[in-house]
Amino acid sequence: MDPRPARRPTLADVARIAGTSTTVVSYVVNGTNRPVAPATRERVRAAIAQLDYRPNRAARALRVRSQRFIGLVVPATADPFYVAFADEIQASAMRRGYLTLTGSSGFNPDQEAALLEGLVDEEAAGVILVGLGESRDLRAVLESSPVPAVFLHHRPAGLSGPLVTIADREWARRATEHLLGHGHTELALLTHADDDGPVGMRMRGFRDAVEAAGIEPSLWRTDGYDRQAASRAVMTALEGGAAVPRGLVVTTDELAFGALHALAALRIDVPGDVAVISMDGVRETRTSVPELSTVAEPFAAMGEAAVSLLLDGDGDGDRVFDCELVLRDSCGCGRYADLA
Amino acid sequence: MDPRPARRPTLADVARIAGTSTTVVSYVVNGTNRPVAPATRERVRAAIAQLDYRPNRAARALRVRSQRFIGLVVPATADPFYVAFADEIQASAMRRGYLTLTGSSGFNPDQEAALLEGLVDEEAAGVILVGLGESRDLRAVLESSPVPAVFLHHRPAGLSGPLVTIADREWARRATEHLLGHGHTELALLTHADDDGPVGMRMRGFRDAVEAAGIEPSLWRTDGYDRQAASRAVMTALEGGAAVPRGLVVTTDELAFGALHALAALRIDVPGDVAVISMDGVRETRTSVPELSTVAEPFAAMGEAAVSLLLDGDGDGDRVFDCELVLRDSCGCGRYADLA
DNA sequence: ATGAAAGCGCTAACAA
DNA sequence: TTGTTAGCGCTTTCAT
Repeated sequence: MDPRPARRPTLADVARIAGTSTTVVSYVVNGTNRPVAPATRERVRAAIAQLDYRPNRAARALRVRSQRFIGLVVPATADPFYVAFADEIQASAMRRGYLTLTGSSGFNPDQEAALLEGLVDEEAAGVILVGLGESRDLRAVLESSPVPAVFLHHRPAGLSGPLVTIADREWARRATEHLLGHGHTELALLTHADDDGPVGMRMRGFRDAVEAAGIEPSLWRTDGYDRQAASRAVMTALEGGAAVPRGLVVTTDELAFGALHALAALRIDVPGDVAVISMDGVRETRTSVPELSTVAEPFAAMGEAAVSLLLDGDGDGDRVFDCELVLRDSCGCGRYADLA
Repeated sequence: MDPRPARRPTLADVARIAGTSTTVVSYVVNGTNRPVAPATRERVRAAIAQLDYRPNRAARALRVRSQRFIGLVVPATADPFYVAFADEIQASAMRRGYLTLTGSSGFNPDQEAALLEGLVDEEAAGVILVGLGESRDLRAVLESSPVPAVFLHHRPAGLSGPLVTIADREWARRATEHLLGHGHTELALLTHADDDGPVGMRMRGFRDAVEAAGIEPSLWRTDGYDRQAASRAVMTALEGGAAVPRGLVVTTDELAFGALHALAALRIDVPGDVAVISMDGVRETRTSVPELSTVAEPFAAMGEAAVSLLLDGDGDGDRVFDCELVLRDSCGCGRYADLA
């Protein structure tokens, strides 16, 4: 009924057919810079093709103590921001012959540590940690393991490893300055955290700009990281009597989508009544209603850099990437503005 | 500088400390239903704790020919529909002590086959295939490997393995009937494929409903699976002179988001001018502008079922799940309708 | 340029 | 109930 193959061919099988030893076959398979006579190499190649030989990764891992996949831990795969990184990382890893084991911690430190531990147990060739919070456990796991780690977007205090990121504070300032440039002086900031992470830095960049302009902004805090929390926060603020600001800066695209939802539900026009700008630059900003002005991070370049740092071992310094200020309808600079 | 641990403790280390053999330790670690004296078990436990022993998965895999992770192949992680499944699958697998290796094929058959091959090479305990298209390669890989497969959402012709899905045709009919119930007779369908997969079935369900109502609908086709393609399709149709329908049925939420974008850009009011309804029930439908009426699939139950089929080995029959018709603003049934 | 052989850490058949 | 031991398939040292 079930035509299971008798047994997958092994290195020894190939060696026998090619009339040589497993050593030589191993050299050929791994392209090691060990000397192999061209004729021998050819026979081995033929044998491999004939048997449809594929190496057993577990056996290899048992020897070299490392698998052909990397681990990726993100806080949430429901947030397109992390997905954007995950996609690029997967593609970059695959180009190098590595698969990617992705885990979502759901912003839960225990889950995060459990995931990382699993990755270490599986002997991942390396792990990329995106936007993790602080955690004692994490540090313990990382330090007691030989698995190299690279941080993307954020490196929690106390952990070591190269970081790939952007200048959050500076770009938040620039985004805010753009709104100020529209002439808006009643500004609000919608954000979640006020920490030492990227979001906290964006808050500071916002403050840099409003302070320089001598403006006293409103501050709206969400009780969660996702768009639904952001929608609730805006609803609560506005229904609670807060004045509708002329400009709204949001620290992440995800939260901005929630804001757009709440404003639409309350029949507040964007950008007519409020101009909105945020940060991240996820693909969805191109098709949201209205299209969202944002600071776009170079996801592809950053993902590639993280993988390269991990697998190619080229350098271990931090890398800070440039962003692009993308102006669309939500702040009144978009292509559909004139249709209004 | 880098305090690498000398060497991870092995089974033999534990056995030595506990004053017993590796066999017994193996029994204890794996909780096999082999007999072990309580006292011995205790000593082994203590030794494990003392050494902070964690089994080497590669060595185990080399013996038992299967790793403690499952593979998941989806067409796109940029589409929240697949992410919804991926999240649930990851959670279900983790509950059973398995990690999840996720790969995105980008709707590319070659990439798809390569991913699957990698998963098989890594000796995944099983693979879950979501919404894959047809592919000779896939079949070859699947049949020549002992790795069990479960299909979610769609099982391409010619492949075998249990399928977890919904009654696409029936639910598409119901969604269409809801719009007909609004009294709309000028209907359009926005869709991508016309195949034997879920989307094709949804088209048939739509036809079932309009034919029963004696209506001649418009058909709008996208040239891609994502919201941007859908937005382009709607723009093209409408700018090309097509009449604005009173009701628009969309075969997936992802495409519906693109439709909402295009309609907003063209200043066509939803639901005032067109009522929109779609299928899938991704989280984003709750915060889109406007909130989207949709047929919600039970992602959690379906993901759990797929993992259970794979790892618990309970039955191998197909499972068809029930959906829920969720009515919101986009068809005029939502909570904000009265604010208009 | 090639090969023999020693393990990597674990499981399980078999013996005691 | 416990222990001995033979591999799983591969890499790599050391000889040749």
